[in-house]
Amino acid sequence: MQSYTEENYLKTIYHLAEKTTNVQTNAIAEQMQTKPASVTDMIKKLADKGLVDYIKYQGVTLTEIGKNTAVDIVRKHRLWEVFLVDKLNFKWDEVHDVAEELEHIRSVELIERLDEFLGFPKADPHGDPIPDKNGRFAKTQFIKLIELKVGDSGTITGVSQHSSAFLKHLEKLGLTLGKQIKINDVTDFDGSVEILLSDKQVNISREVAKHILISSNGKN
Amino acid sequence: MQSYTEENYLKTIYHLAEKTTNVQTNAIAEQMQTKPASVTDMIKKLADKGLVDYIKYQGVTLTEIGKNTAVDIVRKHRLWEVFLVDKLNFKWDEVHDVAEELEHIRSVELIERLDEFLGFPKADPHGDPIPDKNGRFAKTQFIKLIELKVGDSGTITGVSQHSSAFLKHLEKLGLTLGKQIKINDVTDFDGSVEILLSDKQVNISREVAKHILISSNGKN
DNA sequence: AAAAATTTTTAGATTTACCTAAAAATAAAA
DNA sequence: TTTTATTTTTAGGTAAATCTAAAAATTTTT
Repeated sequence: MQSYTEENYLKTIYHLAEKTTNVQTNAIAEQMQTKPASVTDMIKKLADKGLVDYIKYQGVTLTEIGKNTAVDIVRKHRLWEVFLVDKLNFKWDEVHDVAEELEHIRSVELIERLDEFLGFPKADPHGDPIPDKNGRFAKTQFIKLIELKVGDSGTITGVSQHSSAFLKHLEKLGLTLGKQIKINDVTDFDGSVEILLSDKQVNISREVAKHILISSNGKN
Repeated sequence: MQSYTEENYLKTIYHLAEKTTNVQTNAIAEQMQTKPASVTDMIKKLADKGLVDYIKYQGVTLTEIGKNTAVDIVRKHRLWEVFLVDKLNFKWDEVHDVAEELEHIRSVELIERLDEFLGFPKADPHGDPIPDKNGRFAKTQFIKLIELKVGDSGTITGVSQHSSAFLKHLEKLGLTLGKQIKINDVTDFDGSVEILLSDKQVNISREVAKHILISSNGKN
């Protein structure tokens, strides 16, 4: 069994490995709000426990067991987020910190029953896929909104940024999950994007457009 | 803010103080599955933080702040137990350990919304009263079943023992919360009690009878 | 009230997850 | 290919929560 801290390291390594091939000590330290020296210590410990493969100065990768553990924590995190939003009426920008605590509750039974209670949801309130109890989940086929061309349309199905500030901003613009959008124009000057959102015209910055994920309906 | 460990000490002291006037180091140690020396260390720390009053060799009492903190943890524990039983279909003998973890999740918002989601329950699945968000709860007027006389009747409204073995035993006998009972006879030989439970005759040992709490309908 | 038993505390260690500062390895630039 | 910069690791230390063994205080028994 792992400590909360160990679980958090595994989760962080898992998420970093989704973006970069080799996960670096400094990246982990930054993510975990700690110092590189502490990361090295912990990585050694995780390696001793067979949860990561580690070669000095070469970064880490999760072992099969380490990856399963990480996926299980991700599953719990996302299920709890669904619970908070669907059952307790939290907003999508309010759930992260609480789920960060709830994800460490150790009870297989609890999570299976929660999953059932929630109706076996496939995605969390931010559109991130929820692994099933065997750790399997569909590799989602998202496109960043920024990559769409003028005239393309699609449905908002996720975000790649979970900060409260960002999510509140989207909410205010009406850009929530499930909404249909169409690209009207891309401004040369600043790269901002003109979107058609159910008759309304909405302008979003390039920075915002980068973090909205679309399941495309193809070209117009 | 307190660590999980500190919270557990406060909760333990609170529960012990319900039974004995002055809470002793050894009693805390036994309850917490730790050694008296460790308890002394922790008590000093809690005293420094103003959560308990402590005089060497004289035991501890909770301060106002300490008590409020303890009651808040009890509230969270009991609300989570209701959630587990009412919403996730756990049995009353399966919820204690999970609630023991959930009670430490730190989010005022979460607990208030959970309370509302559950319909502001007044008691947990074992009949223990749930403090409201201001820490207030009705002092329940229970009588131990063992104290009833032949001919007395009442309703099972609580238990004073939460072990899975005990609760499973009650379940098997049909002695669950809300059930009406009447005392038919008390056996001279072993002090066991004959109960009338909706037409059926049930015999329970003295030991079991001690831990069943009744809200009495008075004499017959 | 002295002796014996019990309870509680102190002293000194251990483990976990951190830290800082300095050294070593690797990568990038001149 | 040296030099410089960056990244990572090592070495040595700290705070929290625990432990064992021994000393001190309190309570009970004789």
